[in-house]
Order: sequence, then structure tokens, then C-alpha cells
Amino acid sequence: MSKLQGLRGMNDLLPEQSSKWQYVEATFKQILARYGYNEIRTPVLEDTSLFRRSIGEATDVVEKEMYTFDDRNGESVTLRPEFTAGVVRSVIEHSLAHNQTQRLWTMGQVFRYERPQKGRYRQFHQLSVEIFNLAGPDIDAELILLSARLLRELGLSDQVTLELNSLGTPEARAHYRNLLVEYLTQHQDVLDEDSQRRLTTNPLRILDSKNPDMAEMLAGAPRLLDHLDDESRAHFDYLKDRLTALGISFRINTRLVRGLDYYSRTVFEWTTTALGSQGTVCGGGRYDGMVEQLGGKHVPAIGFGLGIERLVLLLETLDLFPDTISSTVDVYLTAVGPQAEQLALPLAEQLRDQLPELRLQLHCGGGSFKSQIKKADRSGARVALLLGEDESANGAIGIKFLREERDQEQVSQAQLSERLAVLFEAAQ
RNA sequence: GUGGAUGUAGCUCAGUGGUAGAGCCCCGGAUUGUGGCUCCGGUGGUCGAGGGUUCGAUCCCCUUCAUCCACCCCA
Repeated sequence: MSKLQGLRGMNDLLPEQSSKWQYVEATFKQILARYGYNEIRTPVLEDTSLFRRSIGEATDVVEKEMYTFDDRNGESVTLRPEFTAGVVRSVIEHSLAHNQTQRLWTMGQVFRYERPQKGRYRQFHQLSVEIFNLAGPDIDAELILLSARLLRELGLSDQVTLELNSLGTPEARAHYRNLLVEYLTQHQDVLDEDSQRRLTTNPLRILDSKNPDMAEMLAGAPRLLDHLDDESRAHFDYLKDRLTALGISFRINTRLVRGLDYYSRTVFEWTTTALGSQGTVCGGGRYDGMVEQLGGKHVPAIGFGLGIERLVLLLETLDLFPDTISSTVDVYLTAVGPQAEQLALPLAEQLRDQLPELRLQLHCGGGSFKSQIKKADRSGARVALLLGEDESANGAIGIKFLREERDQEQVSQAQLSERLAVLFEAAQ
């Protein structure tokens, strides 16, 4: 019998980590609110065909990474491997993009059956932002600026690079695809096994290969950016101008094609070198054809996904979490002796009524002053409240400062909340 | 899915073919009502799991599971 343990690649978020996640999530939500974006939540489980139709049959995600199984009714269902498909389904189902624009975000778990490694897990979390019914490059610029701000306000500006490309319209892409296949076929002897297979299924992805033996040959391949249609070129130029004007630096990466079939025109990634080989923190692009492909009307759309595990990992690596998030307690209330223990619980409740912002932890489990104060210290609290036999008899309470050179105070219990309000005023 | 490394106390790690140790953490004491520093003592382990070799395996062999790293792919 094996030991009790969680599933491979699926991690528990332990208390020590959760405050970091809350900090990241709170930062995201606050910024998204400032941009006027609305939250949408869709189910973790969807009909399998939704993902097959939207992401593309020939992609790695659909070919080998989906958690797919039959439910009790024999329907094939799949744990979402990304957010876009589910959000699009919901937008179509509820006519959210009917004669109106939508700027949406969602956050939660996604699942991919892959071999885990640093920054790559089978259950992971994303922030996903999706925008509907805006076709112009101005919204592309807004979306990228939003993603830049999310990273910047966490302190990551210097650690990430924006990579940018345009895939053009499906027609331009198809035309380019033919040129590329022609070129690659001429150099078929250099292609590795994977690329041979992709030659017919997804030739654009061959460009992304890291195989050094193919680097020289790929460098001579025709470039997608040289074969854009006029409108896509104008769209891309406008976007680049806006980003430049706003001081967002970027690197054009003509090999950036991304792994999901549905993209068109603008695609982008935020990457870092600080996380080893899983360097993409955020990636997205325009998917103008997808709503129609899933049975809706023609609705232009653009979005991105941002990996929260990778972001937390990056912030940890660079030591960018503020110190203030580590403590969850402001005040630790001790109680020594039977009378004090009786008084402590109502006193704690009273303080929580009077000072709702104050984070107060009550000592339970008895023990000496020494051990209780030690626990107060370990809790991270700024002050310990001392309630012993003498204080209980006198209606008093001691205020001991744990983090500063400052004399211990003795106040009446009646004055306590007033005194704490003053002491914690600046902090709140 | 492929390749490599690693699994010993809650954590970080030593270790030996004769059934285990340190540091940190935790608890208690030195200080009969006061944390952090110091000193003393204590709790805590089916040595990842299963099988094999052996008189005897934590150590050697096989299998398996997990973690990490890389490939691949992406968040």
C-alpha cells in the first residue's frame, strides 16, 4: 500500500505560500478593476469537442495533454487546458458579444497532462483576459499595456521581455504556409523526426524548434512577416507605433507562432531567463476567427493567459515579495490562569467588534507566560497583550511590544481598544 | 512520451552489509508572570513502496512511485 499522496504534478498550496498568492491575486484584481474589466467564471469541465474544435486537432495540447474521460452518461468531457475556449463558449451561449464589446478576465485552475518540471505542472493556475468585439489595433495596445502593468506593479519590469509577432489573416497565413512547406521540403534531409511529422500537420511550429542542427536551415526560411496582407501589416505597424510611443519596448520574433491554432494577427509573449527552460510567463494573441468557428457570428477577439505559478516562482527567485505579506497577526492575546482564560475569549470578541481591521489571535491551550509570549513572537504579531491573574483581578491588561524598543504599558481593559486604535492607526 | 539525478526525523542533510545520526524546528528547564541571545535536557524515523540476494539489507540487485533537471511543449 503506497503512502497517501496527491496526484503527480498537482500541488497543495500551503499556508506559507498562500499569502504570496493572495498578494499576487489582489494586485491583479485591483489593476483589472482600474481598467474596467469584468470577471467571468466558467466551469472547469467542458465538452471535449469544444477544445478539439477551438484549440486545433493537430496541436500538442489536444493530441496528448488533455485530461479527457467519459462521464457517467458516456459523454466525453475534458478538464480545461486553457481558458479561452470555455469563455468563448459562454460568450456565445449567453450572447454577451451581441452588439456590444466585452472586456473580461477569469482566474483559476487549468489542467494539462505533461511531465512536470520546474514551472510546469499538471494542475496550474492562470489569469486569463479576453476581449470581444474590438477589431482594431488600439485594443491590442491596451491589452499589452495591461499585461505590462500587471508585471510592472509586481516589480518585474526589468526581468521580462515582450516578444511580438503578427500571423496575418488566415488567408495570408495559408499562402505563407505553402511557401514555407515548399522551402522545408527542399531541405527535408535536415529536418528532425518531429519536424518531418509537422511538415504536414503544423509546419509553422517547425520554425520554433530549438534543434541546433536545423538552426541554419531555418534562418534561411521565408519569414511570415514578409508575407502579411496589407491590412494585417497596417494593424501591426499601428500597434508597434503605439507601444513605442508609450515606452513599452519589445522584440520582434518572427518565429513566435504559439501552440494553439486559433491565433491570427497579433501574438505576443512575456518571457524571462530567470526560470530555466519554462520561460514564458504570459502569452496571448488575437483570435478573430474563433467565435465564428464555434458557431457564433463573426466576433473579433484578443486575449492572453498568464501563469501564476511561474509568476510566484519568479517573484520568489528575485525576492520581490514585500515583507508585509508574511505576517497574518497584529495582536496576540495571552491568557494565563483560569480567570484570565475565561475573560480572554469575550475580550477578544469585543476587540474584533470595536476594531474590525485589527488582526487578533487569541492564545489557546494554556501554558506559562514564557511559552505564550514565545508563541506571540512566532506569530509575527507586533504586540502581545498580557492577561494574567493580577490583570484579571484589577481589570487591567499589559501591552508588550515585540518588534520595537519601547516600554511595556499597562492600561485598563476599558481603555484597551482606544489605545490599540492609536497604536495601529498609522499601519491602517 | 525520452534521457539524467535524487528519495534517511516536520525541514536541510550526514552515514554504515550487523535494524540509524547532526543542525534547524517543536516541547521543557536554567529565569516559581515576560519572546528574540546563550546553555542543558527531551519528543520525534515502518531509512519512499514492493520484491530478491544474504545468517542478517537503510546500504547490493530488480520493479514501482514520487520529486528535481533537461528534451519536448507551453502558463
